[in-house]
Amino acid sequence: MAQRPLIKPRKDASQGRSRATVDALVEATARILVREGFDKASTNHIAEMAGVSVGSLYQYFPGKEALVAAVIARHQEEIAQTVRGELARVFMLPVGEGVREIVAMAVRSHRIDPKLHRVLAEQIPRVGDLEKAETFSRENFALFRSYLETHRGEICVDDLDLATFVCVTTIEALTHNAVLHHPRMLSDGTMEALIDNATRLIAGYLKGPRDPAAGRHHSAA
Amino acid sequence: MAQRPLIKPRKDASQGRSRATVDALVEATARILVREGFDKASTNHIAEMAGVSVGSLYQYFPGKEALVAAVIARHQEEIAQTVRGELARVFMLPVGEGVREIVAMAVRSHRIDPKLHRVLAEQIPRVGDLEKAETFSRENFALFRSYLETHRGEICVDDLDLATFVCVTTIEALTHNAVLHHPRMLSDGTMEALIDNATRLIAGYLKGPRDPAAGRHHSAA
DNA sequence: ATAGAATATGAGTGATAACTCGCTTTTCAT
DNA sequence: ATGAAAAGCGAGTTATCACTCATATTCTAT
Repeated sequence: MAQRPLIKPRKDASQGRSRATVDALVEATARILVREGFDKASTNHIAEMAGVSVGSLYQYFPGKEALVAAVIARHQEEIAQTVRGELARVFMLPVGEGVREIVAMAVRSHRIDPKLHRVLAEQIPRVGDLEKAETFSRENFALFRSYLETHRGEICVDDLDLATFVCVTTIEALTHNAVLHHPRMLSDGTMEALIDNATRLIAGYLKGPRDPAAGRHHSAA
Repeated sequence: MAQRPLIKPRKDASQGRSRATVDALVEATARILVREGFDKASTNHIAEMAGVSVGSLYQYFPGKEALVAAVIARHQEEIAQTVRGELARVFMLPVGEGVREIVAMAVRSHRIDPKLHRVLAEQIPRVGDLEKAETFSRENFALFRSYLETHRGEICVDDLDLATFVCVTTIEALTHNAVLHHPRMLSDGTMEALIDNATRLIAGYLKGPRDPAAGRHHSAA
């Protein structure tokens, strides 16, 4: 027996039933965030919506933040899965087409659950545990960087890290804002136009200056 | 005379003394946001830090949200002032140099009060009144659009609105992320490199495709 | 000087929400 | 079957916070 802590370790548990409880809590949190907003997401309310008692909630989550973190993790994992499926294929494509596929992938990612994505982006204060939950994870950064490494011959940039930062930041911002703040873009072929433009933006940048001495600045050598 | 409401209209007031009270409250809110974070910014705490009673706070602000909104407005006005000063000059510049100046301006804007900017971006839930407080206001959108209109001859895009969206979103995201999440970029000449890259990104996009049968030539340097 | 309007005060009120703990019910190995 | 561990329960505790109001102080016009 050793020492059994009277208070439960407030952590994992997998006896079938408990697994369901945890899922119900995370799902309830997501539903409340989407339908009622962050400030209505009290632990009592979450437990009620999950059909579970507050006590049970605290068996598995140390607090509200942990619930929200779980929702974020679940959403990011959902996105990561669709990305992973296409990775190998896209990696083989040359910059021109590859960038287009990556942009299209980003758009698709943002369409998985736009309402939730929006709440997570706009209403959740990045405080405490959530501070680390970055807008677009380091994983995408690393992934894109290795894509650029693979195609180094085709591109024309000296600082790979900087180029990665520029591309990832830009693609994320464009797709995020388009999907979440300009819903009219979603319909029509406007979305296609956006993808075209974003692709030209990024691919043109990666392929380097079109005209020698175009936008250069005086620098030392 | 007529009907004087017993309860103050909970609004403006300018008798010198009250003006100072309002300023102290807004200033206190900003200080607390920066130094202690959003969740420490209770009305009681704000009033205390301003050296004012809670009652006075509620004479001028209907609630906490209004205080935060005032801080946002003050910060945006501060940025707008530096921008307005350079507007006329930048408008005259051709796309290549103009874009560079605009990017540099965006960087400068973000350096005005990075700590506050960061808190406003990351910790303030966009709920209620704050919903309208957009990341980067419509004003910048309109301003940039008219810059593009002025230089329509130099650029090569069919949809001006879309191009404006792409440029404004990209510039904002790049400068925002660089200044707030990659502080190492601030030092060195890394910042210069970022500005170079962002300029090439945007200007290249605006000037249109380079390789296929479109042979435009423009030189400036 | 003085009245009344403007401004300031801060203890108090009510609501809400995070979190606990003694207890019951379910599961499962034996 | 049975006992102990796991899971679940939810009223109750504690704390914080937004906001009010009866009262006090300061200003301004006459």
